[in-house]
Parts: sequence; structure tokens; C-alpha cells
Amino acid sequence: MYALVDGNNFYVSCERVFKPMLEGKPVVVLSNNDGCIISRSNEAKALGLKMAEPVFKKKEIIEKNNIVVFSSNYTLYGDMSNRMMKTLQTFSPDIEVYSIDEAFLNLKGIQTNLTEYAKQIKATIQKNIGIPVGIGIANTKTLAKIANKIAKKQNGVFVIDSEQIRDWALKNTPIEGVWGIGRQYSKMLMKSGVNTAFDFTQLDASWVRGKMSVVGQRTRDELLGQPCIAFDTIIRAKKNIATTRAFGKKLSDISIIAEAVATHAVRCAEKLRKQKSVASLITIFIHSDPFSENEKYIYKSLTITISKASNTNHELVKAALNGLKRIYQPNILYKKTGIIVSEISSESYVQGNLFEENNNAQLKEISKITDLLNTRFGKDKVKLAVQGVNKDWKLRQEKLSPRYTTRWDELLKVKG
DNA sequence: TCTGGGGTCCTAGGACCC
DNA sequence: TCTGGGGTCCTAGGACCC
Repeated sequence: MYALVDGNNFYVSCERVFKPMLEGKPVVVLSNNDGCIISRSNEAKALGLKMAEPVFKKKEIIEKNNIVVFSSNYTLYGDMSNRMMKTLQTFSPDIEVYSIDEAFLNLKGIQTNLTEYAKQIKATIQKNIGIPVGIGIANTKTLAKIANKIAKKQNGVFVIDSEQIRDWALKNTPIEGVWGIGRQYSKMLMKSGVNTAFDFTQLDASWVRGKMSVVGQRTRDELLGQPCIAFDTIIRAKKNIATTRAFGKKLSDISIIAEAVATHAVRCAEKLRKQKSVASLITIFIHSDPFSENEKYIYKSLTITISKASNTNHELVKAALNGLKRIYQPNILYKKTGIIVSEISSESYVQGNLFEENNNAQLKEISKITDLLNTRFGKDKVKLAVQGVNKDWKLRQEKLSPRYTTRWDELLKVKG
């Protein structure tokens, strides 16, 4: 049996840990640049705020109801997530961290009654971390997901351990609530009269295969209690790494855009080094405001091969800026740029280049020391000059909470 | 004024090989 | 009249997830 443990309204719950007076009040957390609503407390949901809705369209509701708004604070959420996962590991060493706020636990060998065990997990997370969680248990991951959704509507725990309960759960799950069935497939399925997860399991397997590929077929099997999605405890190296951001305001000056591009390239290099990888492809894209009614939408991108796969700041920034020069056009108001690195491999087996004298040992050392200094003294304390010192391209983050758990100078202050 | 960011997997079709 | 058969690799696009 597998348990899916999932933090309720995770980002909002993280903020509430340090501001308990927000318990019971409507709270939302915004996306980068304070653009969209990406986490909502139950009270905010009840007021009709939707996921990923642009916040400026809801200004009235927010003001009228005194909804508390936070910019997203990923340093805080990431650290809270790590703490939650560590506590979960004490309940099962066999854990798959699936996302920042959820994990699958393999419950093989647990002797205790599973409902009781889940209640114990829930109480411990609440006590150690302060985050409320929902727990769904079943013999496949897809069913555990469904159990989890039902759990959230009940006391936070739900176990599917018989065919009767499974049928009941499937009949009470709308098709769009099934893990692996998104908007497009839901629309298509509803046209064919499939409205619940149960209806979906009654479809002919080959029909599903034909319309939804092997992925859909697996979902069907999983709903019927046949595990086909592997339980994967290994954290694998990423195959693509991206850093992309909208600017705080529209820009057309290449020198300012270059600062953002260089900084994004450094972020990608850092992420590569962290997972001990190198990349041999780097993609840069830049685009104007897709929502603008007066300006034409411009999108340009370019993928560059790096002759010898790398993860140093210098080499990736150089390639990225080179790319920027080639796709940049003057007199366009740009809104966003991003860097994606791919063709990723392990840094221990780098293929050399026959035609270049490429000894980047020194650059590697510089990147390594930069990482050490920045870990200790803060992000970008040491950086390349091209990353710039002005913040013209930076995000808006007007409602940012302190990084309570990772910076000494931002510790929670308690009045004496 | 204002609309996120970061990932994965699968398939079809084209180019190419012998 | 008729125009092989069997592969691989790559890419773009579409679907999904959080």
C-alpha cells in the first residue's frame, strides 16, 4: 500500500506557521512578479478566488474581504518542505518526494492499522512542522491520489482497501479530478459520456489506448487497482534545467536585458553544479508581452551547442550573451527572458573537443569558490560584472515575508 | 499598471541508413 | 501492371504534473 501525503494549501500554510493569527482568515500567495494567485487558504477559495488567476482582476474582492496577500518566498517553502520530508522519513524510509508539498510513502511491512498510522503521521507533521496535511492510502499511486482528495474533504485521512470502497471513491471522483487526466482529455472524455473516474474504468482498454496513448491506458489500469506507475525513491538528475522570469517592467535596452540573461545563466549553472551535471545545449528565449493589445507579440529563441559540455558560470554566460546578441532586435518592448540548458550528462564523464584547447580547470575552480562564498554570504554576493548591479529587470515582490528558517538576520522576532 | 515558473513523457513524421 | 523492407535517430508538438 502507498500513502500520498500532501500539504494543504502548502505555501499559505507555510506563511501561517509564522503568523498564527492568520489562521481562519483568507490568505493567498502570489506567483513570481506578484502576478497570479498560486496558493489559497480555504477561506480564500470560498470567496471565489481561482488558481492562477491574475491578482489585478481580483483587487476588489481582496480589498473588500481583507484578504492577506504574500509574494512567494521559495526559500522559506523549500526549507519547510525539507523539514516535512525528513519527518515523513521516520514513518517509512521508502519515500518518493514527488513535489515540494507531497510525497508517496511505501507502507509495506507496516503492522499498525493503516488509518491509525496515517492519523499518527498527520499529527506528527502538525506538531513538528506546523503544516496540516491530507493523507490518502491505496495500492496504486493513482488511487492514493484519489484517496487523498477525499481525505481533504473528510478528517484528512482516507484509505481505499476494498473493492467496495474503491468503487465508491471512483464514482465520487469527477473525471477531471483523476491524476493524469487534464483539461484536454476531460473535455474529450465528457463528450463520450465519461463523467467520473468509474465511467473511465468501464471503457474498453484498446479504445483508451488509441485515444490517449499508453499513458491513458496506465491510468485506467491504476484505477482498477493494477499498479503500473513505478514507485521511485531515487532523486534523478534533471534532464532539462530552466531559469526564466518576466521582468518587473517592460524593457528594450539590451544592456539591461543582458544582466537578466547573465543572471539566469548563472542560476542554471548553479543548478547544474548542484546535481553534478554538465550541459552541452543552451537555449535562450526572449519575448514581448503576450497580453498586450497594442504591440505585436514577438518571440525569438536560439539553441546553441557548447563545444564541450560545461557547468561553469563563465562558459554558460558567454554562450547565453552570444545568443542574446543574435536574437535581440532594438525598439521592442520585451517582457520576459529565459535560459534552458539541456543534453545534460554527468560531470565525471565529459567528452572533450578534439579541435579546441579547452582546459577550463580554472573556470571550474572559480565557480566552485563562488558557490562557497555565496552559500555563506548570500546569493550573488560574488558575481560576474555582466550580471550588473542595477535592478531594473528584477521582479516585483512587494509582499515578501522573511526567510525565517534559513537566515539568521530574518529570524522571527517575538516581543519581550 | 497588472497575466508564474519548472518539469516529464509520448507520438508522429521526417531524414537517414543498409 | 508493377516501385522493398527493416531499422534508428531526431524534432516538434501535445498532453500531463506541481
